[in-house]
Amino acid sequence: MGKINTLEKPTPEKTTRFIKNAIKKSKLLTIAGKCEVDYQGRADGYLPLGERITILKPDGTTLVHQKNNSDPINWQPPGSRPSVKTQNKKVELKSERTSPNETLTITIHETLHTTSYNLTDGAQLTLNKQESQMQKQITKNPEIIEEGLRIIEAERKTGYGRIDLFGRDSQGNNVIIELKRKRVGPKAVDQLQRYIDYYQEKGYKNIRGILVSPSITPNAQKRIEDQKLEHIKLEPPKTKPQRIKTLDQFKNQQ
Amino acid sequence: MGKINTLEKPTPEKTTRFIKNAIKKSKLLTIAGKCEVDYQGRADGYLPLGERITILKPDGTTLVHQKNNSDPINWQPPGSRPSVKTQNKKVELKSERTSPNETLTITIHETLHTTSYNLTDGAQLTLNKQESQMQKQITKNPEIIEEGLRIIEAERKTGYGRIDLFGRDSQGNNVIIELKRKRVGPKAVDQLQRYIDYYQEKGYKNIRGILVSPSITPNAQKRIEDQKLEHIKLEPPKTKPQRIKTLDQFKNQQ
DNA sequence: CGTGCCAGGTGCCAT
DNA sequence: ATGGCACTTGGCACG
Repeated sequence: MGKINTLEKPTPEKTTRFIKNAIKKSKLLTIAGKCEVDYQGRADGYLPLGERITILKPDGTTLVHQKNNSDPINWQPPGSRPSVKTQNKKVELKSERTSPNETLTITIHETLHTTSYNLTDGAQLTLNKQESQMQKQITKNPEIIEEGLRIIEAERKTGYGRIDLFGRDSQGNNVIIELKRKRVGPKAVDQLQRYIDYYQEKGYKNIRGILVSPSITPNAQKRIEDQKLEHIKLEPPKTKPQRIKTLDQFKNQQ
Repeated sequence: MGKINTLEKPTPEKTTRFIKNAIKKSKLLTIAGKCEVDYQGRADGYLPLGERITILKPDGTTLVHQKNNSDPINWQPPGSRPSVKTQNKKVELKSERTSPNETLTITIHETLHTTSYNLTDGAQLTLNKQESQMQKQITKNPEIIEEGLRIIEAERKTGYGRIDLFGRDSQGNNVIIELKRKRVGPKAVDQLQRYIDYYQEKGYKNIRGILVSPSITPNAQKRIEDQKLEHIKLEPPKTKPQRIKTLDQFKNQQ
């Protein structure tokens, strides 16, 4: 890991130089300071003066975090281009991108603390209990859903999106299956119905729609019944954690 | 602002003490270090060793950020309870919550840099181009949608969610309006249809459904026509930015 | 790039 | 707590 540099209560000029250098060297940067934030783009926003932590990542991601909440109060996504200058004794940190065109302007009135980091990390997250795992599980053991069911295709395309699983039951009916990893409401029913509509428009007959999820709200259950669809309760599976070594770790071992 | 404290390459014991103190004093904390992350809860996840920045907020929010991407690779939401201890010469930082029950465990093998902050910030973001602003705009000037339209109610309840705007046209038809701040696909059409279904189940006649958005995908347009609904193009309004002074700023002036 | 969907979505609000 | 939904959703996969 490269050296970590920190400035405490630097002047605006020093802050600007520090940020410029961090951007050039592709470092991850945190800036604690009193700032106001202006955003113009997909929406327009203004955040008055306050003390926050700004994070600038090497990929252009910019995050402004307040002392509470998971989500940043203002941000700019990866791919944004940062720039910084001193103006009226304030540090003006801009992060811009095109398509869509948007600009985040952080005006730092007072820098309290700023640090630049050089992080090495090639690891990837492995996750369980995902919808994709339900898909694999059912493809392998269709009898979980129903005896005699055959899965023909996963992710089958329609004009309105992809069907999670498409199959045929023991009676020869077409079966459209929509999977959800957690409790569902009416909009999951509509998603299923949309795929059925697509095939009915195409002239298909004998189509069954099955919504699969751990649970369902009462309103969604009513709508399932009204539209002659079916719901089956199923929890997402928990597979063994794969603690695969990543490229970075492999390199570290050389 | 309270004092900002920083430790560089502290021992596990020093790190643990530092974190404990920051939690007790309700400070915002950042920890740069080589760590692995385990998550058990709504899903199960494991992130192998790598260098990351962990942020611990006074409200219990915990964020693990890699050097790229907007989203944290692992996290815990506000309301989680953090705890920390030294074990096998490693720092084990846990963040737990109930309902749902979930635990995030960050095992720090090496602390590179850690800082605690005491931030003062009562400011709130004002945002333009929101759906709620389209709602107000149309309520005030219904002729934007159609001459002779009267808006009767906003957020009218149905069994399947709330209707953005409910009104009546010059012919006496009931009009259900669904607003979207950006380009819509088929699922917005279904959302509108769902509200119409609700009133049709109730026996209402003469119901029109109007989807209002800046633009629409071809598939959604087709579905609008198939279901005899209507689409009207409208951009979300940009109102004047309100740079209202917040309580914190008011206090600062005393 | 646009189209569509999953996500440990988060956050907000109403019952 | 549950329900339903907007969001600068972000992220991914595919045409």
